[in-house]
Amino acid sequence: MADLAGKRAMLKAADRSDLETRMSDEHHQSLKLWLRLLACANLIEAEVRGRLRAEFDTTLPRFDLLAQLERHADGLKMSELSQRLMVTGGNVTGITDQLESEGLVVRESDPADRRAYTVKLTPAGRRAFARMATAHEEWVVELFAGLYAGEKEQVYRLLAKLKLSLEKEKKK
Amino acid sequence: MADLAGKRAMLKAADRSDLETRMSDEHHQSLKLWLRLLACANLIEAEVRGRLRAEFDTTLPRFDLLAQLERHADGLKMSELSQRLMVTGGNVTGITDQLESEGLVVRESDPADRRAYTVKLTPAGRRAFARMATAHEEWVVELFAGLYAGEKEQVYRLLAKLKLSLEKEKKK
DNA sequence: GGCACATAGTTGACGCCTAAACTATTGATG
DNA sequence: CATCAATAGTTTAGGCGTCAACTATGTGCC
Repeated sequence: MADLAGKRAMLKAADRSDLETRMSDEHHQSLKLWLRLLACANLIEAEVRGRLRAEFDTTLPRFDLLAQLERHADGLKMSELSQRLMVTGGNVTGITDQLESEGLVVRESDPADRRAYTVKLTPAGRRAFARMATAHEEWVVELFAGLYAGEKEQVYRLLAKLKLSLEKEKKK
Repeated sequence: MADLAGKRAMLKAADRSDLETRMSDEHHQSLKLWLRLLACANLIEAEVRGRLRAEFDTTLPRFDLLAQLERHADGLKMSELSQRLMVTGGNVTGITDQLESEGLVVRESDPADRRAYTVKLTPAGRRAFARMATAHEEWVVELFAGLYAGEKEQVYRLLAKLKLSLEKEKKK
């Protein structure tokens, strides 16, 4: 993988060994897979965004933040939200500000660490999320209805492997 | 799928038939798959963005636009770019403005339709893209190296099916 | 010709997201 | 205990992306 320019030169020399043919195909294959993965993710995301907007006048990031809090009833630190949502801290600050001003979440200051807050759902936040979550779940099921359960399982398993290797790669 | 509230009520009645259990599992399965798909796409995208920025001081949308033009040597209309990149026209306008001011692309007015432009790579744009494309391809191969070729093929095939069904769903 | 409607592209307002700089607090180490 | 690095969170500047409103041009129909 390191010496692609060299490999290209050799290909031009019209002396394609099996190894090189395989490399080139694999390049093409990975690229195609990447584009398709991205396309699928974008199509689904666009659909979910649109419906959240149309039916609940809210956005995906807001929904995701509420979902995290619903899953952790004792609240989450800003930094934990940042990790779980895979976005930067500054971003969490902004979204939390909005949700707080809408009365859906509260920042509770942590007695043990005066730098930190614990963000929690308010009762209104819990109600609002419950309504949305039901609809959201149906949408997702509907969007994946084109695959059989076995196929979904297969993709899920393979993406698990991919995700692990990506996270390992990142650590390096 | 349409009567989830009703199904929930039945579940509460502690009378879970096989059908309902399967439904609930499938809900869970689709949601999990969606979250994982999104996570993988985001991890890869973040990695590619970071490297494009670090090594070429550019961004993914700019790169994607150049890639489309490279693939269509006779140029593309703004509207075609918008479709192929799966973003809105307004967005394409902004990115094209930047690339044009950097001298990497040009807008040529279409003699047959005075509303339309054809966007083309300049020689400088072609050179800049060529350098980046080689590196980009290597990165993607590297990022997908955690899967065997057969596994990549499998995911690719299943995502093709998913993509088709998503596009059909959207048309409705 | 003239009117209505569609299409190509741009603009403006706004939200998401990042990186980098900043403040405040904590904790570890001499 | 004093200092210095690490951590929690916020702010700022800027790019990406959307939608909706807008301009200008093309098209079809009478």
